[in-house]
Amino acid sequence: MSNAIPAEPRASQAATRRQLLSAAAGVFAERGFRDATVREICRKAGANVAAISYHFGDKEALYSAVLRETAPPPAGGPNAPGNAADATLSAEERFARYIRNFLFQIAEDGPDCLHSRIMAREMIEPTRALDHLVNDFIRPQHQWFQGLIREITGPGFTVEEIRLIANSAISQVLFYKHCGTVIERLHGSALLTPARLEMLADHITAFSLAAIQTLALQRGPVQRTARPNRALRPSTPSRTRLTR
Amino acid sequence: MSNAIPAEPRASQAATRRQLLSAAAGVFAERGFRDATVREICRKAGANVAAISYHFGDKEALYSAVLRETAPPPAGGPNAPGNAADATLSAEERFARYIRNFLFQIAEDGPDCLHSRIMAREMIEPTRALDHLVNDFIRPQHQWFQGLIREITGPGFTVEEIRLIANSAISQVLFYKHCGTVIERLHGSALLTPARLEMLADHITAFSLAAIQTLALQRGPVQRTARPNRALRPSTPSRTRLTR
Amino acid sequence: MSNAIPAEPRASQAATRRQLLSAAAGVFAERGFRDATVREICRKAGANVAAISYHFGDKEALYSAVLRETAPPPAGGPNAPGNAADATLSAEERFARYIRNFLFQIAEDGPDCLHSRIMAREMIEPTRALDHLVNDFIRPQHQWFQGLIREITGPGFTVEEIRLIANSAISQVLFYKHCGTVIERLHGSALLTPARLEMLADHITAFSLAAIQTLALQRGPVQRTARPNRALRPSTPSRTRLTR
Amino acid sequence: MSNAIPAEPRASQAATRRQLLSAAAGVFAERGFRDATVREICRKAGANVAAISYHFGDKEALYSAVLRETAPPPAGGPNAPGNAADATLSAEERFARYIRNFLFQIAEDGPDCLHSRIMAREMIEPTRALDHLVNDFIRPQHQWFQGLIREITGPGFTVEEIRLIANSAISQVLFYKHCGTVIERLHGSALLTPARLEMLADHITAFSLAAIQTLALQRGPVQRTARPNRALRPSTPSRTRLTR
DNA sequence: AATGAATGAGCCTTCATTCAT
DNA sequence: GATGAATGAAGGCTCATTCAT
Repeated sequence: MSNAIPAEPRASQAATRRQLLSAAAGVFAERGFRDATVREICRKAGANVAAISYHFGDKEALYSAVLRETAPPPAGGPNAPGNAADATLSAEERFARYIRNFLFQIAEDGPDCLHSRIMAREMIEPTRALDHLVNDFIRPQHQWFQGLIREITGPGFTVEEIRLIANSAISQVLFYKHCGTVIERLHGSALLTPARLEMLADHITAFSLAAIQTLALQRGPVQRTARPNRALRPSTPSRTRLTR
Repeated sequence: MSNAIPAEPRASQAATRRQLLSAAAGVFAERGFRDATVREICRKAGANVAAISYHFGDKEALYSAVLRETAPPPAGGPNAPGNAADATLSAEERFARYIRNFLFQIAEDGPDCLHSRIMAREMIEPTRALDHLVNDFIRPQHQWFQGLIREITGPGFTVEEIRLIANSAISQVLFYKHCGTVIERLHGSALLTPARLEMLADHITAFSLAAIQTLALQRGPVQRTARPNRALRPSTPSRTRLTR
Repeated sequence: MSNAIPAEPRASQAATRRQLLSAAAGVFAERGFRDATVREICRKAGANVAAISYHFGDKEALYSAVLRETAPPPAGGPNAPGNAADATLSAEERFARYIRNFLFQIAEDGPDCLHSRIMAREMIEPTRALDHLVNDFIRPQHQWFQGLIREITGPGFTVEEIRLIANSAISQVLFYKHCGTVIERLHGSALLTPARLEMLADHITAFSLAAIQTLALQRGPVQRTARPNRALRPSTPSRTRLTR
Repeated sequence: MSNAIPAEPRASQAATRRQLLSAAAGVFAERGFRDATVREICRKAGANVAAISYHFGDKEALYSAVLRETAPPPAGGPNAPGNAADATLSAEERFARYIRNFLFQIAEDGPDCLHSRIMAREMIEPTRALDHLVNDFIRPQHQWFQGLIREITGPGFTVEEIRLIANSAISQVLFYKHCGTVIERLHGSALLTPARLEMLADHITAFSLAAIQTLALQRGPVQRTARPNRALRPSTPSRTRLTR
């Protein structure tokens, strides 16, 4: 007699959870953990204020779930953004592609950028969720990237040195994420136009490869003489674009 | 007999203001503008909650005053940290010294680091105070640094290219400020030891000068051939001279 | 066994709101908008301080709701207090009844008097809510009352003159609301006894009708000669009929 | 040797007190006792915040002093505003003059109006100072006015009846003080123009005298037959003004 | 005599959370 | 299972007042 049970609730249970996660990602990215309010998240998710308590427990558990479950989509491979792992490309070309993909992923304001914006906040104001983030996302990528660096440098560099070089390359990309607001004020113009992003990617690639290869030559010129011409002109195609 | 201990309350006028500024710098650096509470600031400053209203107007005005008045001390020159402007040094040496000074200033946990920590927050979560910060502190330093870069590259680079190179160098320093918490978790060890800072400074200098000089050679090899040997080993002299 | 006492919290939804309105009316009437505290209102309503925010938004919205929703009950007709609109009565008798009803409504210390006390405050210290009050409550009554005045005066008076006469009549009633505290001190006795109110109503009616009819006679004696005797003794019939 | 004592302070002592009173009168009139802040009063008086404590004790003592010492200037006599006590005029003429003077005193926004505005507040929200106000200012005026009324009515009225009549007359004036903000909203025009005040004074006088004389005729027509013509046309000159 | 910095209570509001439907 | 009304703790800010100069 009480067949008034709609088929909705069962699907709605998961749907509400998903909408809650999506809305929370946006609000956390925009306001940060502390300044984000559960009411705004629930309003944007079309859910009740008590839904967070029901589905996740409390605000912090929701935040952890956002960091865990709204990871960037696996585009190209388990280790790298884009298809930078393509084996048909040279190490330098994969380096260039990685830098470019990373930069675009960081800069764009699409739904994928939420994760990177939240991570930018975590670096300034770490929460307990940062440990998981580092272990699950950052460390694998960093390991992969260090392997790529070593392909370019060749042997003769310590693990520590490789790490420093990787940091130097990555830092140039993250700079435009972390300091974007300052740079916009410094230059007085929008920074995120696709054309500028291409130019930035070219510069960072050229700058970093120039440094890496020069350091490698200083360290042990012998190993890398196999293809010196190419190594010394990684920025050749980039240069042409820079002139426009 | 009533020669009691005077001169305290008279000095208290400015002293309270100073203690308020100092306490506020710490709390703002630790918690950020929104999450910092005036009660905690006043408690640490040994003052009443109404003292902020009296001396500064409100919380935001106190924040602006902190950014304005707790600026890093002018060490060495009006434009650059340390005595990087020393004219007796080569451009590369001044570059190395600037990087090292900047890195130490950013990394150390003394009272001077509060300013840089607050600025790191401003980049993620800008407030209205950021505009003044950029114009008063960041822009002059950036201009000075770009001039230094041009000394090293020589002519042949556009303003835009110089700016990109300056960003690439600076970003490697800021990386250890913005991503310090992540790097500590990645490497599992403290990052702020003086020995590691020296090593980081050497690496960033070597990496950046290698890139700059290689790009300069590619652009116009003629100008910089005067002292190529020295240019290729920038860290060696820097290390010995800069060790205090 | 779990047939516990329900229906309470369900009703509590509206009940809390109602108690909040009731308590707020009292506190606003007693202290005025600015000096009334939400804490006192909530304490008297048996609710939490946040209840006001939840049900109304903020203190000012609660105040507007009090003015809107605790309006005097429509006793007798949509336009006038009491059944002063009874068509079987002469204009003078309706005038007498209106004055008496108005006076009793204003003077009594029941829950209905809160509205008039708040309005008395609005006249001295207007808030943004006054505009709505004037348009929704005062203007309709004033229009109706002016129509009644014109019935008594007959033609020959301008709209402006009718308005002045209406003001003169109303003002004698409001006087005992606005200056009640002074009058109590002047006469040294309580003012609000029903016997005194009857006497006041009779006096105001007699005084006002005497003035109106005399002015009408001076203006155009012809129209009102129909029943001059009755017009000149308005308080006699009013007294006997209105005594409930 | 220490002849640095200026002659200023002694005069300044009284001057500061006076400026404090003057500024306080304005602020109290505008904001009311509770909403007036000592800081605003001191700022307008050009004095220190502690000056109030020094000269008067506290805020409430200052308020009492304002009510006591900023009484309306004795214009025309100790008992009545204006020269309404002029013995060469008839009672009706003195009545008209009193109404007119009272209305202008109440309506104008000059420094003299402060006292009446504060008193209007006292009626709604009495403070302990009201008792003194009533005894020192209101009661004498009311007594005088009742005597004037009795001159017009002649004998045959009880003290209570005279009081009611006096209230009816006064209330019509106070109405435009207490309900000014409402009337402005009702009529949509400024109320305080001198031309309107003249018209209001004429109306109130005509209305009240018409009522008084009619009531007197009803009570005992014999006594007033001495000068019936004049008594019955007190508004004759007013009428001419009303038509403009 | 007069200053103004310092005080602490109190204001309204917002927040994450919970409980009885 | 899901709602939304209720909770109590802070939050920033303003106030009248006082005390050492």
